[in-house]
Order: sequence, then structure tokens, then C-alpha cells
Amino acid sequence: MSTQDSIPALTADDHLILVDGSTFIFRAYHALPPLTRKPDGLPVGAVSGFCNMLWKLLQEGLTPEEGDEPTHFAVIFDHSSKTFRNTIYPEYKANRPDPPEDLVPQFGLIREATRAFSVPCVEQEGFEADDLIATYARQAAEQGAKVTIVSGDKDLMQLIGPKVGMIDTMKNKVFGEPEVFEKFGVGPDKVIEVQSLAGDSVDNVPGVPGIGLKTAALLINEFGDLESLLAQAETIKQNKRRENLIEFADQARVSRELVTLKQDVPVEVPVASLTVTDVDGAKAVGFLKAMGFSTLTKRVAEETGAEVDAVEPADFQVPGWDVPDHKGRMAERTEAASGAAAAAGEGAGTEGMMVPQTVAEARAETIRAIAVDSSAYETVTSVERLQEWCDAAIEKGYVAFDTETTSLDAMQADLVGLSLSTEPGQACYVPLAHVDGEGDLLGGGGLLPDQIPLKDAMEVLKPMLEDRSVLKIAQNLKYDWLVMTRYGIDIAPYDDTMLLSYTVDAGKGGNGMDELSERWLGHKPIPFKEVCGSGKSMITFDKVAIDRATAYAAEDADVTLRLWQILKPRLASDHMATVYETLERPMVPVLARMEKRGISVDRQMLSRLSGDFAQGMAGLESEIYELAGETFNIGSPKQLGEILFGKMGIPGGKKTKTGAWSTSAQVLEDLAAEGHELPSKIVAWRQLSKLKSTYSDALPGYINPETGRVHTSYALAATTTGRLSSSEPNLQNIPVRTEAGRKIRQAFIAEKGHKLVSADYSQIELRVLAHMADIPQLKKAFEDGLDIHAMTASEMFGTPIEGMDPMVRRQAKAINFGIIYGISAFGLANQLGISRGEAGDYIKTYFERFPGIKDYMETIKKQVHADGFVTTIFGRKAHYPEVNTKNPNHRAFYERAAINAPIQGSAADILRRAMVRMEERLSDAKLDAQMLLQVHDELIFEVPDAQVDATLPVIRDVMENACDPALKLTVPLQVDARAAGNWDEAH
DNA sequence: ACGGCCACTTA
DNA sequence: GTAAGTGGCCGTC
Repeated sequence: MSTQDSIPALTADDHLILVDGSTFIFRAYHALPPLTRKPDGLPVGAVSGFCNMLWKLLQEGLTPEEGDEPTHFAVIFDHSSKTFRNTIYPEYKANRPDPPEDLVPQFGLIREATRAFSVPCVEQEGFEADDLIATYARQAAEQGAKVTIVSGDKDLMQLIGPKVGMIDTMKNKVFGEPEVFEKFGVGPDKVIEVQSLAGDSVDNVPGVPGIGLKTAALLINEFGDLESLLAQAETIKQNKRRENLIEFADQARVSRELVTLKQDVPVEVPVASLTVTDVDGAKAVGFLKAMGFSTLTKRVAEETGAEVDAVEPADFQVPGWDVPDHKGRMAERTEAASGAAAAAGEGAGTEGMMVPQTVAEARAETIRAIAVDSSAYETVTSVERLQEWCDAAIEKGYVAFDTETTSLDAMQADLVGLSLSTEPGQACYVPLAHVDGEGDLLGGGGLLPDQIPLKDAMEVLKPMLEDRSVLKIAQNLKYDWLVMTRYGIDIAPYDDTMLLSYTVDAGKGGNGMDELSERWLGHKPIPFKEVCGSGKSMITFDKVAIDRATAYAAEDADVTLRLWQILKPRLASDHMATVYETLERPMVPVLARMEKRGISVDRQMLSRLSGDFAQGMAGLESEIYELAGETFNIGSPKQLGEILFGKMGIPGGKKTKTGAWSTSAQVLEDLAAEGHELPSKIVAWRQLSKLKSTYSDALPGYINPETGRVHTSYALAATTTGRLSSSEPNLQNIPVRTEAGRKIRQAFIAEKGHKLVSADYSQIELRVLAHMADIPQLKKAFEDGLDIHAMTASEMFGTPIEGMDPMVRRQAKAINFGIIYGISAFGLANQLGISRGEAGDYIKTYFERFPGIKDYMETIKKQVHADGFVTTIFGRKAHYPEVNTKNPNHRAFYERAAINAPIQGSAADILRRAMVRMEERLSDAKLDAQMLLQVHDELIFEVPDAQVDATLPVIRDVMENACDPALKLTVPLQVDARAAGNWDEAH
């Protein structure tokens, strides 16, 4: 090429940076918080991340050291989705979903951004960005220059070599040979071989079935490369592996072609022309101003000498973005600047004048810029230093804290240490009960030196942790609250980062600290299992060496503080402060106390039941073996399927997702109805087996040896809808349906001299629906105290409520439930055992009788597609980020979930309101009733015998009026409450 | 030892 | 058709 001759070649002094633009966009979009431009709501989160990274790289190179600045620089993009790889293998990247709607306009914007910073922007028809990067990297390296690829894409790792490095700026991670080895189990030169075997589900590279990265690395390390392996495949010992390697040899060869990057693309832009030129300040500032990135605008202006005020924001079209659609919402948001800066502590400088979104983003940007360095933390070993940390917390007015203990079960956990952080990057760990982890032989386990005596530490900490003017910030505070309360400390006031995240982002992903840290800080905290191990070899935290414990524990406090600074301002920007303050935060001590109280179970009774169940199972077992003509494992659906549909030749078996015979209760009951004897015995056996293993056998193991009671753990941030969940043990699914099951429930008993009171809302979800969808007939029926299912049947079929056929009522009941679940003809047909057509007719009739319900459903669907979330009557949000998927089945699923969420979630909100008020109302009435359990529409209390009559009305009153005064529900709520010696009779 | 699948339990 | 959690089996690590 003639141009190449006129430009000097690269030299050993040159440094070429190649930014993988396409993957950066996706990564930035998902990793960074969503951010929209102020005036029109144009999504610019990924653009912001990109500009910050680009500017940093241009300024500093890869390290802040001198001499590492790039001499050559380019951002490489994919041109279109079809490349030469699709000719080799049409399925390549075929299962890639379409990019999210709000990401599309950012593709063009990032190209604009690149040009605004005067950086070459390269893409080429028929080739992926990866191929261009491979080609440029090879050319530059051959000319002796240093090359750095900026990407997190593992597919580029094959390029790494002496001259070619790779860095993931989003995760602040440098990839060299050791990192490649860690990821693929081989060096960069063998990455292709491993990938061709392991395949890649994301890119739809097939590989060889049954071979993952681990096995692939093993094989390549043994045989050298793919072809040698395939040539010697016969010698592989493992049957399945050998067969697959032989059968799928050609598939592996195709895979190898797919993953091999093309290093000889006839590039249209020569590598030597990718030189760095000075940033044109006015041009860059114009772009940044147009985007509304105030922090970066200022920084770039300072560095380039451009006058911010003198530059007009750049004007350009953004394809795929409709401005008018978003104006209304944005205008509303702008008004809500209220106290967002104060919300997160130090509201410094200009923040007070910014809108909440901008505060939140500016905060995130600043915090991300401070590196998390787990070697920089302090181990506090003296009372004096601890006092200084507490003073610092009091001075600041807030402190992040975290406890380290001997157990994940807060009810059995002993305090081992505690960490504090008052500003990002600064944190300490206070070891209190670490013991010698090594010398078991010499009776190790002695308390290690240089630890503050527990009692002295608590004396220093207590005033600060209980100080009303110091906000304590924790991740999943309920745990720490339970631990600290046993040491006589009542933490207040507090914030919980897990609940903050749940409040603003429910449905977008988990709310655990590690996940939040990666999502918001781009930082992966030290995993617990790297400190304590896992499984059988797991050690308790008191055996962890103190320096290691400091790195882990102080990092948790550091990360928690950062998350708080990022998430707290979002309460204002997202209008979620009331939800957090009335439905989330106050639940922490309420649930903690319920967990602490626990509930009594009758151990003897459960043990007897286990015996009874075992006997019943044994009887059924022999009958089953007799009928089957052989013994087999009844608990194995696979073996059972072979007996029923293979050996016995019964036809009509359904398939499960994995293609195996379905042996679900539904299938077995259908077979029983056809006159087969075996299936119903299997169903009966399975029920007994479940009752025995999950309940009568397992529950006694949860009895706490100190309290003699069972303490469940409630998760506040586990569901998308706002419901709680219960685990270890799950006390929200204790049997009630069958006689045998109710025996389990009878084992939940009141303390001597007490009764259990169960108070449950009647039809709360249908009432909520009647209110939200504003259905006159339903509301009237609830006001008149009618049988709602009978009334539904009467409306639909015109039959009088008096003397109604129970089967007709049953059908109406199924439809009512179906409505709550986002009805489909398929589901209703399944439930009622009728045809899809009949079910469709029922639904049609229902919608004709209750047109408001149909309107409600359509409105919800529109909302979720437009906003990505739906809301409950109290403003809780449930997000469905994938609802706009093209897959019709998935789409319909998310739509049903979105229809259900406001109904289920509003009911959950009402329960939460009742729970938050309950304790005070009881104590005001001088009642000693204790709230023990919550089961979605039911609360269980333990009440002194003498107070039962006085307590019931109070409980009912609180529950029935739980919406007051925030909201006037247009249907009455009805609560039924009863007292008895055990849960079954109270229910 | 761990994870996916299937089955069962609840509201 | 919605929302959850647990236990046994069974294949992979």
C-alpha cells in the first residue's frame, strides 16, 4: 500500500493502544449505573464510562509513570454482525440477543466520543473488531513497538505475548501470561486449542460436548494441540470423553477456525497512521457538554486550556432516540433535587445545585476512582486507637461497620472481630477473639496476643454504636444487629446497603455485597472462601490469621461505605425514599426480634411422625416392588420412568425439559385415572418421603441448643415483588393441605401458659386487585362480605349464588387465581384439565364481565415495556429488565410476572406496614404478645393465655388498617384470627 | 464437594 | 399462569 511507505514505521519506543470498542460498550452498559442526559433522558451511561476511560488513557497511559503514554492509539469497532465466520459456521453468535433499547443510541455516541477526543476510530466490513486488533497488534509488534489491548474479552487473550499486553480498565485488571494461565490453564499460544475444545456458549462456538475449560486444558497440556489430540483420541481412557472427541472432531476443527483471530486483515487504515494527536479542547469540551458530563468537562477543559463557557455544546443527531417520549418524566425528576447531597453525607461544593441523578453519578465516578487496596488497612490493637476510630466516626456523623463471627447463623455466632470505615480507602479491623489456628496438637486454640479484651472494646464501641447522631452503615444489618444485641448493643440509627440496593433496583440482580461491589465499584472483594475455605475443610473466622482477617474484613467495611455513598442518593433521584424508610429499613429490627424469639416445636412428636412416615413408606415400597416386578430406587425419577414407560410399556408419557420421562404428580395421577395401580402408590410414597425428609427428620436439627426453639432466617431482599422469604428452616412452607401434613403443623406449639395466635388476611390479593383495577362488582362483593369465587361464577355463568354447583365455583376460583398470576389459556387449561380452547373462552367471558381487569393488565404491560418496571400501591418497584426480549415465550412470561408483581407486592407492602406497627401497638395496649412468624398473608404470635381475648382485636385492628393513613384502600381488608395450643388448630 | 434437575411444600 | 426453599438423585469435578 502506497500510504504505508509515506508514514514512518513504528519503533521500539512506540506504544500502541488498541481499545476494543464493541465489548467496552456492552461491558460499560451492564457494569455501570444507568445514566441519562438531563434535558431529554438520552441514555449515556456507557458513553460516560467510555469518555472517562479514554481520557485517563490519553493522559496517563496505563500507569501513572512517565514514559508509558501511548504514541499510537485507536478504538476498534465491529462493523456489522455478519463476518467471514458466518460463512464457516452460520450459527456463529446466532443466539446473541438484540442489544437493549437504551444501549442502541450509545453505539453511535461512542464513535462520536472517540472522534471528539481526536482518536482514530476503525472498523471494517466483514471483520470483527477482534480481527482488526489482532492484525494491528501483530504488525506493531513486528515493528518492535509495545502494544496494549484494552479489553476484557477472553477471546483476545490468544494475542498476549512479550510485546503485547492486555488490560481491562473496567476491572482494573492487567492480563499477562499468568492471568491467561489462570483463565485457560494454558499459555496464550495454546488458548486457541483450548477454546476449540471447550467452545463458548456466548458466541455459540460449539466445541466438543462434555468438555469444559478444565478438561480442555488438561487434554491440551497432555497432547500439545488439537490435531495431535484428535489423532490420538482413541487412547483416551474415559469412555464418554473418547467417543465425543471422535464423534465431534470436525466440530472442534470448525470451532478452532472460529476462535482463531485473523492476523492478516488487509487493513484499510495503516497501523502507522494511528498516531496520537493533541486533543482539540474545544471539540472535546463541546461533546462532553452536550452529554452533560460536568465533572469530566471541567477536567478536560483545565487540561487543554479550553474555556468551558466559551464552547457551545456540540449538536448532532442521535439515531434511534425519541426525545418527546421522555420529556414529561424528566421534567418531574428535575424538581426532586431535595436534599440528595445531604442524604449521602458530605454534600461538597457544587453538588447541592445538581439534580439527584447527577449527584448519584458524580458520586459514583469519584468513588470508583479511589482504588480499593486491601493491604492499606489498619489492624486496631489498642483501646486508644479504637477510641480514635470511634471519635472519627462521631466527627463524621456516619461509619460503615461489619462484624466477623464464628457462624453464618446469627443466632449461634460469636463475635470474632469488627471493622469500621469512615471514608473510602480508609478502614480498620478490630480483632477481638482470634485464636491460634495451627497448633491443634499442643491444644492450640489459645487466644492470640495483641487483641483488645472484648469487654473493653465493647465499652468503647457501645456509646458510638448507640449514638443517635452517628449513622451506622452495614450490608445486611439484620445479621450484625442480631450478633451485637447479644453483646448488649442496640445499633441505631442505621442504613443498610443491601436494602438500599433492593429498594431502587429490585429485580435487576442480587443485592449481596460481592455482587454490588462488582456492579458499582468494578471491584471484586476477597471471596470469603479464599479466607476460610469451603465445605468440610472450612475454618471458622477466629482461626484466620489476623493480617489476613484485616484485609478481608476492613475491605468489607470500605466497600460498604462506598456502596452507601453511591446508593443512598438514588433514593432521592429515583423517588424511593418513602419506600425505603417505611417498608424496608424499619423491618430490620422487627424481623431480627422475630428470628431471635424463634418458635417451639415438639421434638418427640416429630420423632414419632418420622417413625409413622417410615412405616407408611415401607408398606408402599413392598407394594410398589410387587407391582413393578423388581426393586428399584423409588426416589429416582429416572429409574421410575424406565419402569413405567420402558419395562411396563405404559404409553403417553410426557417429556421434561431435558427430554427425560416426566413422572410428575400430574402425570402419575392421570395414569391412575386410567386404572393403573402403581402410579398412585408412587404419589403417596413421595408425599410421605417429603414430609419425612424435609420436615419431621430435618426440623429437630434446627432446634437451637441454647433456646430450645427453632429460629428461621428471613430474607428481606430476596424476592422481586417485596415478599419476604424464609430459610434454614423455611417456615413459610410448613404443610397444611393434607391430614398427614397437618400433623407436622401440630408439632409447632405454644410455650406453657401461652397460646399460638394465627391472624391471616382473607383474599388480600384479590382485594388489592379490586382496588387497583377499580372493579365495581368485586369491590361491592367484598364490602358485602360475599363469597368472592361464587360471585365470580355467578357473574360469568349467570347462575345464582344460592345452591351453586361446587364444580362451577371451583372453576371460578381457578380463574380468579389465574388472573392474579397473569392468566394464560395454557395455564388455566392445565389447572382445570380442560382444553385450551375452552379455557380461552372462559377468559374471554371473564374479561367481558370485568373489562376493568383487562384494561389493568394492558396498562401494566405497556408500563413494563416502556419503563422496565412496575409499581405497587405504596410505590415499591419491581424491575423486569428482560421484558423486551424478542423470544415470545420469555416475553409472555415476564409480562405475567409484571402483572402479578403489583398485586403480590402490594399485599406484601400491607403486611410489612402491619408488622412495622404491630409491636408498638401491642405494648401500648400493655399486651405481651410476641410476633413470631410471617407467612405472606398470615402472622403468628405467642400470647399469654390470659391475654388472648384482649390481644386478638388489637392484632386485627393493626392488620385491617395497615394502609392508614398513607392510602385509603377502596375495599375493606378482613382478618381472621384464632388462638390454640398449636399452629394447626390456630390456623 | 458442587450444581443442575426434578419433585414436593407453602402463599 | 405468580412468588419462594429444601431434599434426593446423579453426573461432573
